[in-house]
Amino acid sequence: MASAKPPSRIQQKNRRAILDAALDVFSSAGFRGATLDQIAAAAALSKPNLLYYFKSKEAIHRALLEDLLDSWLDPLRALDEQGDPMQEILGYVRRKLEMSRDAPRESRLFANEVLRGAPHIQDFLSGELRALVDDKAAVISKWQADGRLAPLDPHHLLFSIWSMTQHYADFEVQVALILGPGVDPIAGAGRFLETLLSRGLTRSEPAEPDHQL
Amino acid sequence: MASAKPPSRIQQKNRRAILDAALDVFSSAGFRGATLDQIAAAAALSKPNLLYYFKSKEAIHRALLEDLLDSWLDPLRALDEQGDPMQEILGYVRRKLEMSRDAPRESRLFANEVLRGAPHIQDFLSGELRALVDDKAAVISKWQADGRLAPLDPHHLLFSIWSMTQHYADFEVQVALILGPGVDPIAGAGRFLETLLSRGLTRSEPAEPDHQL
DNA sequence: TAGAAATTTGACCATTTGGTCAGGATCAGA
DNA sequence: TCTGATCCTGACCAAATGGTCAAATTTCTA
Repeated sequence: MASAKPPSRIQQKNRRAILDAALDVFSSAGFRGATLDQIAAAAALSKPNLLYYFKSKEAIHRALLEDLLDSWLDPLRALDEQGDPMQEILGYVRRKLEMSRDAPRESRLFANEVLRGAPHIQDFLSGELRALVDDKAAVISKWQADGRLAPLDPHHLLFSIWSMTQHYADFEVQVALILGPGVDPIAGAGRFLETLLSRGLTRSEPAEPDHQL
Repeated sequence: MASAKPPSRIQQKNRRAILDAALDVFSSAGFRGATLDQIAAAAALSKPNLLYYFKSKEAIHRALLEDLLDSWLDPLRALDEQGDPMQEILGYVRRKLEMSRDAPRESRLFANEVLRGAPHIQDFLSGELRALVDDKAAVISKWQADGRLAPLDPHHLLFSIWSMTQHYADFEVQVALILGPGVDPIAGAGRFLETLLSRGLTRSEPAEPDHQL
């Protein structure tokens, strides 16, 4: 069942080029808006040659999405029940924000997909993602029950983190036009989010004046 | 220059039907993904008849976007410098959230457009929107300087409000799949956002114990 | 209710687009 | 360097799609 042969040098180079080009095109034009010609041009290959490496437009898109989903959950997986609640959540926010900075195209690919009603990733959303979310929501609930975090619906907390961080990738153009040139949106966002969330998540009456730093 | 005649009854009914159908289709398929046939079918009209009312696919899309932009800024415009800072901001959040509940298709249309790089609304973003944002950001800054609100970058505060509220429209499918059936996402979001933001925006040391309610 | 104006339609067209295919070029290993 | 496998291309195709148009039908108004 496993692929019989290891991919050749050329195979590897061209598949990589195609996926990179396709990520460009799909993320900025959507599945339907992207054309094989555009992808081929961006990958510096002929269209028939594209289809030598991938059976169809669908197949390219699927490969891209699979690659993405593979790593999409990593930042949340890293949220550690054993760690300090506030640091864990702020760390998660930081990782998500870094993802928006380093992989904005992937974020837009995902946004495109969900906007369309998630036709290709419904199973992922209601399966893997939901399970992980429920799991981590339980962790957060526990932290709250232990009085280590302000009580706030954990699911909505996760939604808010997703939306606030992904916003800088998905709405990059809008953010740039509003902040103007010469401003680093992500840096500002990092400071803003840390402040907002550390305030929002701190219990009102500090149970114990433990660690101030 | 003004349109010579008032639109006839049929004119009015069909244009409305077309725009409504087109909003459905464009918002869930994107501009490129939408076809005139789909829109025509959804509007219960023939394709040539569509084009009797609108010169082109572009024209339908443009009309839709213009209608939307017209009201898109209303919630922020209503933010009143004279009001109570916290109440004004929470009121803005509430209005944006209501918009996500009552007009999710419009939100997705907008999201689609910005995701694509805002090809049709760049002027709007860098003009009207930016001006309004800068204006309201100044109001918020003033509130903060007066010690009536915690110091938090006003631009990023607005971004975070946009993203957190619009998320419930743009990522509706994902939210629904995670929360499961029988849960009202918007209601929960309202409670969550009010709590998070009222905590996050309250000054650390209450300057004066004025109005508790 | 006759006739003009507005509305609707079927048939049609040009272009774009995803995809195929036979054959040619290139590469790797013996 | 020979040969089989891999890689690549030009030419082509069918379907989808945005759009046109002349003619038919319906609606409005005098």
